[in-house]
Amino acid sequence: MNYLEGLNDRQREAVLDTEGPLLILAGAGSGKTRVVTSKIAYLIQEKNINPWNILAITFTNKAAEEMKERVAVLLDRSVDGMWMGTFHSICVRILRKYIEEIGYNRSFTIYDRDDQITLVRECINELNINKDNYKESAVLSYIGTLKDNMTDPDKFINTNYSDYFKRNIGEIYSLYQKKLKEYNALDFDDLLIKTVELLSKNEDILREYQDKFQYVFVDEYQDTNRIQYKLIRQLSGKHKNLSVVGDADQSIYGWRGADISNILDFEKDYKNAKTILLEENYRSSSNILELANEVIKNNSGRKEKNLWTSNKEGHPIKYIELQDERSEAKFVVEKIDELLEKGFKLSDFAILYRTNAQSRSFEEAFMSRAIPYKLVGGLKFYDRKEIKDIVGYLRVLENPVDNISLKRIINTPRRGIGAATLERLEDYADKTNSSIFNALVHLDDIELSGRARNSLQSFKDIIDHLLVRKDHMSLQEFIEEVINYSGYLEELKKEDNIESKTRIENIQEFVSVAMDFEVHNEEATLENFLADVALLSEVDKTSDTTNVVTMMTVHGSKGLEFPVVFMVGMEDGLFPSIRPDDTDKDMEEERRLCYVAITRAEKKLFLTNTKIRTIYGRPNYAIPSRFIKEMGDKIEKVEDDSSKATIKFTDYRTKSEVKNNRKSSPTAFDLISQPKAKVKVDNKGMDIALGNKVEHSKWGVGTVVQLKERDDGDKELTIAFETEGLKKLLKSIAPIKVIG
DNA sequence: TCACTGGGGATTTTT
DNA sequence: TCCCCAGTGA
Repeated sequence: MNYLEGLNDRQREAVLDTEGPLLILAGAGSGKTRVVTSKIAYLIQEKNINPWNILAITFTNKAAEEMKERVAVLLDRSVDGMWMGTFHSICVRILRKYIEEIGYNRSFTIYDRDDQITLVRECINELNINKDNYKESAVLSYIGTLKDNMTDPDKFINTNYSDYFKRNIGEIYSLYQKKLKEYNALDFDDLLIKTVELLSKNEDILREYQDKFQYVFVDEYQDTNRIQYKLIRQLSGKHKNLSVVGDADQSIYGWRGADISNILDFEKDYKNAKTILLEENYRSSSNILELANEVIKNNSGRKEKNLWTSNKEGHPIKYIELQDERSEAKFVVEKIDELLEKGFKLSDFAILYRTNAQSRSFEEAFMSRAIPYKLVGGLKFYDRKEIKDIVGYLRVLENPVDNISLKRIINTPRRGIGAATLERLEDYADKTNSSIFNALVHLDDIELSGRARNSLQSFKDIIDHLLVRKDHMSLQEFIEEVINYSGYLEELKKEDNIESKTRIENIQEFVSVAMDFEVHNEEATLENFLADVALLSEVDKTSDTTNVVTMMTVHGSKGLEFPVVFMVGMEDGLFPSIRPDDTDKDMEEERRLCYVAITRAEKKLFLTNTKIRTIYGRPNYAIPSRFIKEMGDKIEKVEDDSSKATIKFTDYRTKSEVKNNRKSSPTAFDLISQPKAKVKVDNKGMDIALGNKVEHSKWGVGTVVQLKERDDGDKELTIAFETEGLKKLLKSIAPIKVIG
């Protein structure tokens, strides 16, 4: 039984205890994935359970894939029939089969956040509500909360009738839901809600799935919300063989409605539930683990836990305070360089930050040094305009009543269909209680100018043509047809500039994504492809480039591990993020976030903060994170010795001057740490040598401490200035004078 | 209809 | 700082 090998007693117990509800409280790095995979393997091999009767819910699709693979390796057979995936993808699978029972069409569209925003805007406009008081994103998150609590819009309006603001929110919410239904679309929350609704309303379907899922696993249970909780209860309702795995200290999605009480109350909710604690950490050095414990113990209201390791003490944890983002990035990049020489691989490193916006300075630093990296999240491939446009076409072709997508593409590329024309169509759609697409079918019934009518007709012809083609082509061929026939590609080709070329490349990339999808999926239909595109998580979407440095938010790092971790931007206000109406609870979640970040590290951990952080292009003084203080003597502060400016030295002499080795007219420096700034140097520029004194009107006197020839022929010098504030974001730079 | 412009807001975290 | 949006004029 190779799948029990090397497990500790507790892990083994968790594997063998297959019947009834089981809560596995698994501390960070305690080998929970191993337990789950072994357990599934055990069920299949020893208990003769059909993979088809097992459901495993993970946080990302990638985690599901990996788990499937690991089980397959353990058993030396494929386990394709097993249901593994995220809550959302499981729900889509159920809904695709049965959603017609609750009045939707099975080719429904899944709306992402952007679509949701557009839809909310549409609702606000339609209700004539003052836009200034109702920001789309705020309204949307309000609606999200209501949906999480399964509050009915009408009920919400009634109970808050005297509260003008809330009443309006309710009105928007109500219209929002109405429109979703009309457009045959579901947002992320709806995928869960509608599944629960379907199962509650339809006993036969509920029974079908309850019979099927004899064993149910849920990973990251601490991050489930109320609806997910309900769904799990429904699906595991008959056999009640439910294993959930989680760690309350790693709950970081409270803002998304995750409810810690799901995990805390498990024993109450499920009679006869057993609890197994996994407290031995196999991942991190004891220094790192101690640091994590030191931080998390500041949270009140948590179950005391004793996460321990028999790993060695390991390296001390270093903490460095840098001047600004640029020096922070420079520090990290140089450290990586240094460690690479000591035998680490690029893929050993992760840079973790609190907000995506922080990635920029690191990207610049990596690019300027030609160090390969990958960015998880942030600039998302699928969020690019051109990709969304093409997806817009595909969605309309799959689900023509999806007005949001139709409006997106009807005049993209430009076809002379403007706001006025569109409004006519919408009016007609409203009047006839149908969709904009339907209005296109009945153009004759609508009053339009000749030109508008022609434009609309030719748009309609394009769509009709594509609709005919849809069923006779492979996915990839069809997408190519869409790109060509819609005139989208042509338009880009006409533009013929760098930007349009990148767009074309992205579209080509998208086509190869589709190709890939066809290769890896038996049912490579358009609807499945679109669902896949909508539901892939950020981690899933990032290509598996091996051996590069990884950059991502702390949230994104959940469940991952790296030999070397940099936690950057450890500043109050940034990490922890502090907002006006934050509560103690919010701060505790930030602390758990910090805990998650620390426990990603296996061998080495670096923490950095800056003294000056630029926010909205404005430099702001920053103070070190309170978490740094909580770490006390578990971290070792390293002095930043880079009150040096590195300067790129460009030789501006003419060829003849170079030939005759003559010195010349003003020579320029680029400050690498401030690349836009140019610094002029007097005639002696060419003679710079180590130890030279340099004078700068703002920074005072400095010494040349390093001099090197760059690959591009320029020289690079590093100057140590004696004054502190040298890198304080210079707007304009006065000449440098070289002395001696 | 569309291109241009000025102003204001944005940075939490994501399926 | 940068990006998005609404409003304006041709």
